[in-house]
Amino acid sequence: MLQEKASAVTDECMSRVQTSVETDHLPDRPPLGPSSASALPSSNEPEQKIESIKVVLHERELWKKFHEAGTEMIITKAGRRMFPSYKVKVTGMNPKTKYILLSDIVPADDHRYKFCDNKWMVAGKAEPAMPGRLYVHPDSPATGAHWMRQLVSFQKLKLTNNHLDPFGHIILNSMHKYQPRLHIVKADENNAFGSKNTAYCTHVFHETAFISVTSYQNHKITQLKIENNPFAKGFRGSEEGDLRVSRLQGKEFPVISKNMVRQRLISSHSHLAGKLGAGVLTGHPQVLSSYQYDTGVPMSNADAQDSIANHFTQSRDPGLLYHCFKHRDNARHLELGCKRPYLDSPSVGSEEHYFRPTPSYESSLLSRPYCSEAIASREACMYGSMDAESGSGAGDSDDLANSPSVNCNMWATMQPYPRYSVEGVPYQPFTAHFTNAAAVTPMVPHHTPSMVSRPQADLGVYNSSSVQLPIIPPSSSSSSSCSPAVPGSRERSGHPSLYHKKPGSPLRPHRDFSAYPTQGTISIRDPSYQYQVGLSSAGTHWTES
DNA sequence: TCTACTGCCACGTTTGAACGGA
DNA sequence: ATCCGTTCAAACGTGGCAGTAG
Repeated sequence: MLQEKASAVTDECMSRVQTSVETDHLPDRPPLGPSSASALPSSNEPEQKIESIKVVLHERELWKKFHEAGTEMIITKAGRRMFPSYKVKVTGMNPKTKYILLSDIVPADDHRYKFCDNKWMVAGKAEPAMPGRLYVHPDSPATGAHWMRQLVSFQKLKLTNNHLDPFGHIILNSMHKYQPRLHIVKADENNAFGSKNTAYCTHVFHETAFISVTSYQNHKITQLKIENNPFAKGFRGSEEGDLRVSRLQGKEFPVISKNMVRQRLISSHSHLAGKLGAGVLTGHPQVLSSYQYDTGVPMSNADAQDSIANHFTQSRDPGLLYHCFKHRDNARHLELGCKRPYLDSPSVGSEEHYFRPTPSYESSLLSRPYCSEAIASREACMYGSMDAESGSGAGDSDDLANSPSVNCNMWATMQPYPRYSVEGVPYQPFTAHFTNAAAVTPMVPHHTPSMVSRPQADLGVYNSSSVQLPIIPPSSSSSSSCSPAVPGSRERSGHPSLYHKKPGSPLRPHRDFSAYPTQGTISIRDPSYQYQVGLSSAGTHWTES
């Protein structure tokens, strides 16, 4: 039996809820690699500092393209994957040390948005944050060698707007802006979660921020998704195919898709509207500054609106050929079909879009095809909360330690992604709360076996409590913070190991260890965000360039 | 009336079982 | 008996769209 413990302790000033993570068994997973079989680090080995870990966002250029257009992510009741998917390349780990990689998505600000006049605008105050959930990479814990061997993919992470989601998907509010984050936690038997040696770091890539939607608002985003996501190939107009069809039909031009028709409608409309709304759009927002939280200064609502207007401005790139040919007849679309924002919005586009040769912009997109790495096919554990819904108290610590249950994590308090302020202004760390995602469903009572069957069941057993992880202000388009070994970190509340896996565990009875850390938790709207580094005054920052 | 949301649809990709040959 | 490659169907992931609720 392999046991691992890890813990994180928060800043002295913050609500501190110790997290313990214990892996009782490695689950039935493929071998982690040559160095993984007995990967427990030797105490004699020189310990590689967690500060030295470097994380590079995969397909950053693609992310940037989306970012420039104002990334939108569909959220559905059943859960929807992110695209582009969140993949990173990690280097600088100690090959033999075990790490837990997990991701969460936090509010980027406290606004609600609407898509108006082809741009995202602040539409009011954000709704209360959903219970935070963590997505722990299915390979976790694994050795540094394993993580560094290949891309680390969070592509199976799913987003939902179902507040009672039983599947452990990350719960978001529609029309809100979010920021994904990556956390790396050392998880060694000799370096347990919650021990004084706990070390972790947080990485934020600003280009991965997005606005959650239930249907796409910005047509450019739709096009980017269709062009880059293989699962959306059905909506792609294969130039060859369509040209072939066109030729067969004796046409000299490609078949016009619904999207093209829509574009045409928009474009036509915008010829009129554009005269009224001139100046609203920018034609080529190729270079956009980062989001408001990059500015370093908290923004007023008006500022935010400006920012959104500037950064999420819909750009119907006049150079972009919307060449999506539809497989379905949609003459009706000519009459209906267009979302009002499209119709209403002025656009720089014109009819020449539709027959213009594909510009390099598009080519560049197509030259970066989505490729799925041969990464963990196993589902990751989506850690979620039931506390928010149930209000149940914390589970017994010992039970946590000993329970074979599947447990998932949640952030007890959903922290908005900080509007990064000048360095030195504290950022409030968010709190991760490991609990049972399946138990989120009302039908699954606390501390009782859950019969909920879910695909993540094969992940094994996770007992968990809570984690607080800090983030720090970015110095560039992405940022990271880390907390190396934390002397004096608190073994608080005696939460024993909560991260608990057993091999071959099918869906196991779940428990909710909802030590919902309200105590000492700072409001997510607290402007006094504490950057760094809950665990140690000696915390180190580094920035991903 | 408008907007956000939901459920269903068709299509393409992914995955893994089944099969056959070496 | 094992390994490898191919085939095929089911499962899954997409965006579109009509209908619905507030």
